[in-house]
Amino acid sequence: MKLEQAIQSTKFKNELHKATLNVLYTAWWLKTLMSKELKEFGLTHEQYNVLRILKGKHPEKMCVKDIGCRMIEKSSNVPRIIDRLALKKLVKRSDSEFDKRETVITLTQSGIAVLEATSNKVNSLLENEVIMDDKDAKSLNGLLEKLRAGN
Amino acid sequence: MKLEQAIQSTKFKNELHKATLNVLYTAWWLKTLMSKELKEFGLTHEQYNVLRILKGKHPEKMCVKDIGCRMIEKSSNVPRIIDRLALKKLVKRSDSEFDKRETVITLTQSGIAVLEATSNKVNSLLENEVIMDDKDAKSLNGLLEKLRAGN
DNA sequence: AGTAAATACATGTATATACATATAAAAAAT
DNA sequence: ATTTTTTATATGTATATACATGTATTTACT
Repeated sequence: MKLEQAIQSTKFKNELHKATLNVLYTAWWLKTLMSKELKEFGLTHEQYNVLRILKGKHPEKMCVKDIGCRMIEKSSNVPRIIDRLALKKLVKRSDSEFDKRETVITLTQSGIAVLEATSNKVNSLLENEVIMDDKDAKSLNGLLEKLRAGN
Repeated sequence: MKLEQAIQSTKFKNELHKATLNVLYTAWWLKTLMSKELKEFGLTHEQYNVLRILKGKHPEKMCVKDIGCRMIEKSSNVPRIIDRLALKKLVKRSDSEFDKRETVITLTQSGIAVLEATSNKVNSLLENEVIMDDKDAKSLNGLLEKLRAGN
């Protein structure tokens, strides 16, 4: 769906203004799409993100801060996301030996299994619903990074 | 900042996978940027969105549903966002004459003033921080719409 | 060594999101 | 005309976001 239809507006200050709205809308669209699969596994978007980050280092343990700085949405409250994952026995908390301020986290066997099943589903959903050739995807990546270049 | 640095990951399944993460990250980046200005006016991102939508029709009144379907994030809970705007006297609720199920909403004079001041600040922030020429912005819009084409 | 500053994490509060359900009014079906 | 269905909005609950504050531990300073 074109942005104009999606937000029922045709008045944009300029192409860049439209592009910022388009990025925000597309992100919401992607999240909504993924959430449908995640819901079946009882996971939220951010819980899934944390599990994937942990998997990247598994079987190494990761501290809360390291998880946080790898998250897509940095302001997420990692300790509480971990609370819920721990409650579901998908991750395990323990104290760091090196730095007693740190809490270190690792995936459980159950966590690995749930993540595997979930990411299979999510990935195939994305493959079916989000079609774009490599060349376009590359341009898109380049333009998004140009957009953020000020930072 | 490049995506790889932002989320400290270099392993992407393919360019499209990277692009979905890039869209999500860029949206978060944009929201964070704008929130700094909005905060000074005591507005959240979604409250600002509702005010802008109301301004587009002002002085016409709009019902909750019409506001909802113009929002960037559709799942936002419009009645409660309006609650908070009404509390701050930025919008006014009244009953619809045509359909008694509807609540209709309109900007107050104060709402117009706050929106004006806020959007001036937000727009100039975006102009300073988000630099992109018209041609690139146009390509970006095209690619984002291609990404969502399945829908 | 002792104090100050910084860091890692946890907690508290307000708002937002996601989703289920409730309520009233309007539209459709019979 | 009465019942059923749909629509518009509101409310309730769990989780997440945004931000401030608290606490323990480590690092830096003197």
